[in-house]
Amino acid sequence: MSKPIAPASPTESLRATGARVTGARVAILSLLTQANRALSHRDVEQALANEHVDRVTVYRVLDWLTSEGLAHKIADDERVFRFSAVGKHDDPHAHFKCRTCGDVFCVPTGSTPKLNLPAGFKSEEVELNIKGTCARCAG
Amino acid sequence: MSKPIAPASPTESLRATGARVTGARVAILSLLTQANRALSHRDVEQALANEHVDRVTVYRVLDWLTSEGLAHKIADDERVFRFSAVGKHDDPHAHFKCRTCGDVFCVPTGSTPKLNLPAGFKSEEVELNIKGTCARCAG
DNA sequence: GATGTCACTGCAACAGCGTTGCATTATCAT
DNA sequence: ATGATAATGCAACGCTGTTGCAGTGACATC
Repeated sequence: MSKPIAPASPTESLRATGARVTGARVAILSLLTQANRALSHRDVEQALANEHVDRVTVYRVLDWLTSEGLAHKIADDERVFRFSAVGKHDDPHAHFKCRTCGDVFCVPTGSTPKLNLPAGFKSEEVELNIKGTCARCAG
Repeated sequence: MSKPIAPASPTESLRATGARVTGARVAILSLLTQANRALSHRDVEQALANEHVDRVTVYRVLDWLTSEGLAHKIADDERVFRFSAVGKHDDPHAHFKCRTCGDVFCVPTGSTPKLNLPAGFKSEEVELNIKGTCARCAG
C-alpha cells in the first residue's frame, strides 16, 4: 500500500534529508505546513512557547529547513524573515503582504512576466510581491 | 530660457517640496540621483564620510525623501533598506539583486503580470524582484 | 544686512532581529 | 547498552534602524 501521491508528513520529510529528526524540527515544520501564511520567527517562537524551544534553535531550524529545500525564506519589508513550507507551494507563486495586519500569504500566479534585462545580466529567480489588503482586513 | 523638459536638479526638487534645503538633503539626493543602483544607508554614510553627516540624519533624510516622493524605499533580503531616486524610474520597473556583489539595480519591465487573487484580497502595489548575477560579476 | 523662529541636525541611548561560540544533551548507528 | 557527533541551550554580541532632547542653521521678515 504505497502512497506515492500523498504528501509526505513532516516527519517523513525530515527523515528523507538524512539528518536527525528532533522535536524542534518536527514541531516547526508541522507548524509551517499547517499555517496558511508565511510565519515569522516570532510567530514560531510564540506558537512553541510551551515546548521550551530556544530562540536560537528556532532560527537554526528555520534556516536549516530552508537549506534543505523544505521551507522558503522570504524577506519582509519590516526587516523580518518569514518562512513557509514548500510542497504545497511548488507551483510558481507570489507573496501577498497585507498592509493592515502585516500577514503574508502565498497566492498562485498564472505566468511569470517577461523581462528585458540589460546585457550581461542573468536572471536566476523571480519574486513577485503584492501589497494590499487581505480578505479579513477588508471585510 | 525656460527648461521645462530638463529634469529637475536635486536642489530644485528639494525647493519644490517647500521644506528647507539643507546640506545633508542636497548631498544625499544628489548621491541617489547619480547612482546607477539602489543605495543602502551604509552606502550613503560611507559616501558622505567627509561631510560630517550624522547616521541618524541620513536615516531621517532618506525616509523624508521617500515620504516626499523623491526616493523609493525597497526592502532587501539582507535586512537592509535600499533607496533609489525617482524621476528616472517613473516607469514601472523591477529590482534586480545580484547574488554575488549584493548590488541592487532598477530594470524596466514591459508589463505587469496578471494576478488571480483570492476573493476579498485587494492589490495596491506590485513589486517584482529578480535575483541573479549582474553584468560586472558575470563578466 | 540683521534678527527671530522653528525645522532640521547631532548626540546619546535604546530596541529588535538575527548571529556566533561553547558547553551540554540527545539522536542514531553500532 | 554504548559511543560518536549532530543538534540544542545559554550567554553574549553585532548590526540596522528608532527615539528623545538640546543645540544649530535655514529662511522669512523687517
